Amino acid sequence: MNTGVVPLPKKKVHWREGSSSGVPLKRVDGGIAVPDLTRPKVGLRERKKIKTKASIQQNALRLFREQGYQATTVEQIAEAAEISPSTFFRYFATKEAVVLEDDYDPLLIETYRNQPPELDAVQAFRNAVREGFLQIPEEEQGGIWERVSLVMSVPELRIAMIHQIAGTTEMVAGIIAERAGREAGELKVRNVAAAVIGLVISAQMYYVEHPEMDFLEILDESLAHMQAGFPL
Amino acid sequence: MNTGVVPLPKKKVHWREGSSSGVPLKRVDGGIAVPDLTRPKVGLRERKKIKTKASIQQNALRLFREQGYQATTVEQIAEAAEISPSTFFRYFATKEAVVLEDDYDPLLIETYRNQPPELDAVQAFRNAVREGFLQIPEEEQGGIWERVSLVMSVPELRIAMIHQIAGTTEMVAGIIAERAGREAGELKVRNVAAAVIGLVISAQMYYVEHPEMDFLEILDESLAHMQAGFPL
DNA sequence: TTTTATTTGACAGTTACTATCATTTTATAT
DNA sequence: ATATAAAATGATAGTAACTGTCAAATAAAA
Repeated sequence: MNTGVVPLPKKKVHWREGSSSGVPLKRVDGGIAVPDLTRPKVGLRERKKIKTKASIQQNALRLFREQGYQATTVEQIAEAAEISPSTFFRYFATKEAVVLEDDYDPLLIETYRNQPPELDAVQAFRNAVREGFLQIPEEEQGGIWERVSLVMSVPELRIAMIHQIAGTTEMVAGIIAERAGREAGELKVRNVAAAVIGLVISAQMYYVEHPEMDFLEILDESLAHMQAGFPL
Repeated sequence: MNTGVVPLPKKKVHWREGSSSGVPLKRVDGGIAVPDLTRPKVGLRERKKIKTKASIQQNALRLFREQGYQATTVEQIAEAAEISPSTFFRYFATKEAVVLEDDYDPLLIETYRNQPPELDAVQAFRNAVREGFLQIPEEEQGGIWERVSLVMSVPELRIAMIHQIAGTTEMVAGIIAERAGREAGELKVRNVAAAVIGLVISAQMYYVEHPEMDFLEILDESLAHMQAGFPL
């Protein structure tokens, strides 16, 4: 789970206006890009972009696995994916983003919103995580764990990953606030979100050390622990 | 609060054997450096190093304030501090470390350990933070808040800062485990530590948005909220 | 003073990124 | 099918954060 937010680059980014999800956008007078639902066809262009992106990611992950993260240069990735280094940075703002970028937040938001309103924030989160995860196709699930392990074991990536958490925490605070009828900026709302996110990270680290266990169970147990008031 | 651990550099570090605290070390047969208590005098060398380090940090923070973090290059810092860029990297492994490095963990550990054993983990933490902070000289306190604000408002630094939290979480897990007579590796122990650290970060962010408030109060309120079971 | 260890600066890499522009490739309109 | 517009790409040249090495300067020890 993360924000889908691209990690901030060393200097600065001005992300080109465009669609990252493959849905074609259309410019309207105000200059704001909105989804163009009148022409939902996925052209050759989009398909190629998706394939290119996937190719970059796959080759990068393979190289990371084979030679390590640091030892792998962007140039090597570009070469393996048969693109130019420039193109690499057009698809991923940073080298880290290759590992970190995913897009499960909308899914989580949806499953969270679908929880019955009588549940408390943490219980709703427990359910939402489980349901959301089950909706992810199995072959994708494997990739997630590989990435989680990679992220948690490479300090550099852990740094960047945890950054995304700033964004994810905001998102979680948002949905929690929505449910409780509070403001996302309130300290208490943020506290719950921060604790939940803390547990997610904690569970990930624990999972890396105990790969034979089931991540979902670890996380669920942690959240239950929180609900019980963190008894020791 | 952080680990005092230097953020991991882009490539790799082999930290030179030596003392970062200014206490002279002595080589013994095994090659292991141990504190040399027989000659506790602080030589000219150590004093000069401390002064150089302080000068780098002060000049860097000033430049960051004046022109922003990104816009300030290591070369500029080196020039302002009248050293060579090489020397900069001898004192700070990364540019980020100039902002992030501090050494309050031992203090926190001590005040935590001094808490009466009948207190639960969170209550002990609340007390320890307050007591520890009061022991920091006032002029130093100001610098801490300046750095906290800087860190939380520069995304890049926030990333790196949060990294340190990995280390800090381990430390907190350690002292919590010690108090509860558990193992630091246990999931439940880690959960408590993760939640507490989450609240610390949350409080820092909240503080940056509400600088007129008292950080200690924010954090204390958050921890109390946790003790109460995070009611919304 | 002589010797030894440590600190330092100069210099030459490497690599992650940025910015720009010409070229190619795809989409659209006729 | 063809002309034209728009988007994707690659080549190139830069910047800045580091790393590694070596020789000169400086402080400590004998």
